[in-house]
Amino acid sequence: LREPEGLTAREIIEVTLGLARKAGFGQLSMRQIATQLGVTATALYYHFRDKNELLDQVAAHIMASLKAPDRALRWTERLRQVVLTQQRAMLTYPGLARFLIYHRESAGALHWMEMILEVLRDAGFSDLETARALATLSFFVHPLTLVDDRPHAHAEHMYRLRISDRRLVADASKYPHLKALLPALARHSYDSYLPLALDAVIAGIAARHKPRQRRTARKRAS
Amino acid sequence: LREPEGLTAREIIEVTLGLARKAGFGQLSMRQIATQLGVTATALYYHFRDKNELLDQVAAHIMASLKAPDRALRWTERLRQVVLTQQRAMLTYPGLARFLIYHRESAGALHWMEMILEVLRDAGFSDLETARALATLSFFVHPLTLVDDRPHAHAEHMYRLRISDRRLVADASKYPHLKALLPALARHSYDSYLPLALDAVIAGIAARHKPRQRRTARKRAS
DNA sequence: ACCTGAACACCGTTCAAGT
DNA sequence: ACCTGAACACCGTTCAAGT
Repeated sequence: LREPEGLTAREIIEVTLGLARKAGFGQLSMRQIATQLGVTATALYYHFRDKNELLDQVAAHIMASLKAPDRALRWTERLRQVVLTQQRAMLTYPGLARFLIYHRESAGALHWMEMILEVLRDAGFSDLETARALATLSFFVHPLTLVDDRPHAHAEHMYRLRISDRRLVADASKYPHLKALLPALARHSYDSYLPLALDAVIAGIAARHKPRQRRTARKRAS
Repeated sequence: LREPEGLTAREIIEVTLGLARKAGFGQLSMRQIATQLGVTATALYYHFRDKNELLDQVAAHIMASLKAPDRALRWTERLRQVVLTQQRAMLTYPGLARFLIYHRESAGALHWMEMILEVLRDAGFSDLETARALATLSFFVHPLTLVDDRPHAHAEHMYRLRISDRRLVADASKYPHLKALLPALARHSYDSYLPLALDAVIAGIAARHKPRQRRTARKRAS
């Protein structure tokens, strides 16, 4: 659509998105991105102040592309879908979660929070309740989303360990419980535990805050 | 105790520990560590295969130094103390949590799991129950422990935002909920929310698994 | 055995210079 | 206006050489 000559910020972001999906946010280098674009690394500095500004916009682009779930859904289900959608994006772009936590003032991080806040406030949470619920959710992090150097298999195990692992065999006496649990631990992946853990967190939020919804309203002085 | 000449692995680890506490795991460089020791960067490679092996041992040293809580405590309280102790260590050494998640097969990561598993199994959890509880806890991550370039204030806010933040002012229409919530959000720190969120997670584990303890045992076919 | 020094292949970034 | 090329101050790591 554009003339083939003339590097645009949009092009740079698009190429960076592709590289981020393949290699992870943490592995991106200005020289690598520039090479992919057939240009010199320093050329990028004409379009972006520094690497940070480029990644900021890439992250914002990803977060803005996430579609919000149906507003007609019950708030618990709506919240569940929002968080799962976000987690999926962060697994697709390794290191994105880490970047957003690192740059909590970035547009991407703001959008991240805004998506969650919208659900909570639509559900009738008070400001205090909303702050608490957001805080609780902020401790809910998929560990794999923080490993920023490779795409993650859909069913990656919590442990890279095998029973034959040399360190575990050598130091078995130091990790008796771990050794005993290895078969049980090896049976499942993060994927299978994620919704389970998320449901527990959301149930906890629902139990604590009791916004106006279902059940008869309890007396609320305020 | 040792002759002043002669670099030892122990010395290297000790100095690295100090630097990690001040600057964070992610900011360590071999040249920097060597300089601190009055030695060349390449000298370190005589004592450690590579940077990774050095950090592995530093991380293991930290995790091994954590003292386990009283075994006589109720398992919920014991679990609470274990997790809080671990979180404290990871806030003291910025980037340690990230390193352990990244190197899930390291001695430090194994010890991390072992500490939790010990509590769960002592409490009478079955293998399946233990695996589920560990998985649930593995999604409980203090976000600040993942920012690896500086020590963290004891009461750091979830948001670096201020109401006057230029981005938030400029794009206020994009973040209506966030803008409305800023005063409520600014009122508390991660520190104040951590135990609250942890208690919710532990309560969730307790509700789901019901190990032999308190309350009359429910019928358990198996 | 233990350490140095030079070197290699990388980084992010600055800046004068080209067109 | 837009990009290049050289340069700077960094990385982790290898390897021959010194003692």
